[in-house]
Amino acid sequence: MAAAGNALPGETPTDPVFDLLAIERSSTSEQVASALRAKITGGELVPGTPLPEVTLAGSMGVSRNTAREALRILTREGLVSHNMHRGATVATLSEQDVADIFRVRWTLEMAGVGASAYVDAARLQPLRDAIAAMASAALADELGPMIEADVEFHRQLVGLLESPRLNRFFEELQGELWLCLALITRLPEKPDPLIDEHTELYELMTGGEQVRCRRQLEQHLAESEENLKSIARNMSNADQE
Amino acid sequence: MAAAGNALPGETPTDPVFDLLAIERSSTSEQVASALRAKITGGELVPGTPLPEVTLAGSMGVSRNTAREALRILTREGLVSHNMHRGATVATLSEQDVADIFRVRWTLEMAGVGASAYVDAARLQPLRDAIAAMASAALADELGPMIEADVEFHRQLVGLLESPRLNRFFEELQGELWLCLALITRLPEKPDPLIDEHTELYELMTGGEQVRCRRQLEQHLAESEENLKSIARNMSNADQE
DNA sequence: CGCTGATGGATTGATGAACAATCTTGCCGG
DNA sequence: CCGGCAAGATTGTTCATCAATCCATCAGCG
Repeated sequence: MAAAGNALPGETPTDPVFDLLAIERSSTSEQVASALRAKITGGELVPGTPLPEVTLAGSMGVSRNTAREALRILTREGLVSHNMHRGATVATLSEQDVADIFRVRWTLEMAGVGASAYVDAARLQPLRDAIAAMASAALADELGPMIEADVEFHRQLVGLLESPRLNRFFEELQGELWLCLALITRLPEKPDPLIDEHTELYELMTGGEQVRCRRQLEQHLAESEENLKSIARNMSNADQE
Repeated sequence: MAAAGNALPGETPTDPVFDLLAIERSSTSEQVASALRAKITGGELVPGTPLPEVTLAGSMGVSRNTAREALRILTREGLVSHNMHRGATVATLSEQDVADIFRVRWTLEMAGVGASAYVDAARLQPLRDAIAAMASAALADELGPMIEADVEFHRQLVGLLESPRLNRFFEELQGELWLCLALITRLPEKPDPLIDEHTELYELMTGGEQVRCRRQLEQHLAESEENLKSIARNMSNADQE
């Protein structure tokens, strides 16, 4: 709890250098959870896939209890849905879920735009970097990096609020959205408009054009929401069949 | 996953009435977690108290594994801090934690004020009810209900955004704040200003005075933040000693 | 005196096996 | 077509056990 770096009299001096050594070791269940998370957000495990404990434990080479814990972790993150005595499955996003997530994103990212007026200009650089990454990914026709750069832009936008809890919250939201994003198989025919939209967002932000920036963001989010909603529709269709 | 109420051909018709029967049964570990949560937010277990697994398991009459799971649940909620191989303790809020939580609250509640302009007027009634509860609690000189009513007001304010995920998020934040709130031992000498502040917030909101309402909320949150920060200071002092 | 390194006790991390409770499925009779 | 019933499978929970790690203590040594 005590922040490192402040050498109170009587304490052993803790240099900021040593903070790098403050490794966050991960338990086995967390490692299993990470592996599973990667397979889910990577699209290897599609929404609706059942995740029996024994199977999972066997394939990952851990005990059933450890596998259980991993499932609980992902359940709390929203990537896995868990039903009492019925087991766990890769979560399915309903259209309402997508709508809710985007309502939250709207709230957080609008606040991020508001914060952009008060932060140091250098703080906006990561946003520019994300756009650059997006552009180069589009040129190389790489789907994964393209989406990742898009996500990174919005992550950095929320990051302007400088709140660890908001960052974690947004990260979990984004994790849920990967359930849809993982189902995208190819780039849109014309990725340029997407890049332009982000570029305009960035320029309106640096230009202090709060109102127009908000309007632009609102529209951008609405488009994105419709996109993912159509994916969510397919998801639930395939799920009930 | 499928929303109740839509009777697709071939499905058993599910009337909204039956949704009440869709009970969310709770596992043993969740019950243990609830019991522990109550003791923590109730102040029975002060921040910093160690929570050994065997002791917990014994006192609750469950196995160690179940107790472990309960601790993990509370850890994810932020009420318990967990260190690898070092065990779990009732979480301690640093001043930075309080600052972060209030930054999030600022973001969410400001958005709530914004939403108040678009929701149905009846949607604001719960806010009024919370103020009334606050007033009657102050009259009866009851500490617990007073704080609870205060919390309820802000919960309802965020509730205006109509987002399940934001509601849950706010609930967890509030859970963390209870770590401080539970340490309050008596009402302030003059609870009237607190009630007046909320009343003014409410009236500015119903009056459509967005700007003044925001200013009022900002000030109100700032006061509250300072209050809790001073408690957090005591917490960390008692913790390091 | 202050620091390094080793020892032992205590607690957690993880495993494997077991049993009860519950869900699902398929079958039967009405 | 519907409801009841038994079998099989999966989960919920407990127990016992071992390895890994942390903590406090203490001896050794410059």
